[in-house]
Amino acid sequence: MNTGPARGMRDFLPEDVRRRQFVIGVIADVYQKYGFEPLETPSVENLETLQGKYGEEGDRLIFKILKRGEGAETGQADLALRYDLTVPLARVVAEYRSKLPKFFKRYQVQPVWRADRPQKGRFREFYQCDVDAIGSTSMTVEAELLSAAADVFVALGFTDFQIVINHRKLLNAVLAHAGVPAELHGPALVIMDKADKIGIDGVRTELSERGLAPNVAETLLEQLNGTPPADLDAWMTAQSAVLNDDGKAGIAELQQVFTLCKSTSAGPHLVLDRSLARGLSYYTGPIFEIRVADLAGSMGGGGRYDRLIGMFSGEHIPASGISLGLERILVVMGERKMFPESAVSAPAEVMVVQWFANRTALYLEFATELRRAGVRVELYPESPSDDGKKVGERQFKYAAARGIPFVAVIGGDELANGTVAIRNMKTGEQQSVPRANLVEILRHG
RNA sequence: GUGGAUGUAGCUCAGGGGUAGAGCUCCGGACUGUGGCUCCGGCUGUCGCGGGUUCGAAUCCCGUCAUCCACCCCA
Repeated sequence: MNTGPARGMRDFLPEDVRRRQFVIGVIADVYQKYGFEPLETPSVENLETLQGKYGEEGDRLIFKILKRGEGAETGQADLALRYDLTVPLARVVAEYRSKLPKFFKRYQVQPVWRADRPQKGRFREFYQCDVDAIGSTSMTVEAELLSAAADVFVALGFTDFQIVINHRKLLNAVLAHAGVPAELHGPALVIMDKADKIGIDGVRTELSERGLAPNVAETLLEQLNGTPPADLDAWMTAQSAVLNDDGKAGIAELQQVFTLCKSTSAGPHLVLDRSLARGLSYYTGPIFEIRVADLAGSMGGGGRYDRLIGMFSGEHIPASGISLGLERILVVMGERKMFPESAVSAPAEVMVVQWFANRTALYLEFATELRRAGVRVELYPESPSDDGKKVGERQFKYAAARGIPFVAVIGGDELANGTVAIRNMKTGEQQSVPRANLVEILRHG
């Protein structure tokens, strides 16, 4: 029997869970500081809720659930595991609109599932940490979302991350201006997006394979590639003059985001990337991605989706959001050894040794006394008579292996004069103290 | 869906036709109020699974499964 978890799924042992909870805690704290409220939705959605929202590739990766009963025979599916947290949010907004505030700001940290092939930092079950703001077309929303994301990474100890931004309307305008036929917009963007991986020549080759005329391809390359201009604002204004109305609108919004972000923690990290496209089909405005040099994929991404909620309710409600990839943050933090001591804390502050056989009640009472005083206490679960082994050695060894910093012993001497022997497992120092003073000494040394 | 690498002890890995090894872990002892250091002794394997070649396969061949990595796409 294979005892490993299913492909792309993982078990989280106590040390893993502590790290995950540490990062999730930081994220939730930051989001709450911005007034975002928590939301949870079911793991399973009706299949029709998810289908047709993510684009062709996304639809293919949805984990479907077979119909119960007779349906199982036919292989038909009517339910599916959620693919992201954005579409379920759109469904919730469409359903509960009248109960939700005019501007609904929510954060959500839950697992999502994708029938993808696992890879570094990529799993079939993984947590996303989403923040979204519903109900406003103002770029204030984007500035706050990016600022909150930047606060998260700073709080976790990152200094070298980039927040890359682009705009769907600008992209469409640039494609139109270069002479790319509408039906090739999608493929052309995908190819442009790979520039950092396959190089300029690779992009040139792939564009011509797709049937783009060489001069169109060259125009595109000039437009979308190369380092951002030194005077970004002047460049954007100049571009705006050349492009269609969509392009003008996109550039105006990007300029606003850059201006607004100057007064937030996102400012120093914000970079324009003219080739950033993003795969999900529901984006309509600014799009963003958070990157760090040592990871091929992104640590987070998002964008504005003003027409997604309308797919459920018929009424278009503007919305924008960003999703952080918990697993990828953990992968990078693990490689860089960025977890503070507090994130990998020991299971208990003190372990109580069972010195005498058949005196478990005494030790349990002692442990209870400490716990009532707020100390995290582990009681060694076996008394010496249980296995006939040497009393001290294995208990101390166990405490050391578990990384418990203090061991408390009540042996013959201690029992006689009402004291406790307390040993610091790190330094090896040991002292006998009155039992009543133990908590005080643990707290203040 | 495509390509590559790797599957041998609980863990990390060596061995590439003649019946299985090291280090660490674990257990016991040196050391019967106390871990870490040192020394001595000991346990552990369908060599991923199925088939083929061979007198003989962990080793060579075919298939298969799993894991990791890359592509696609994405968090």
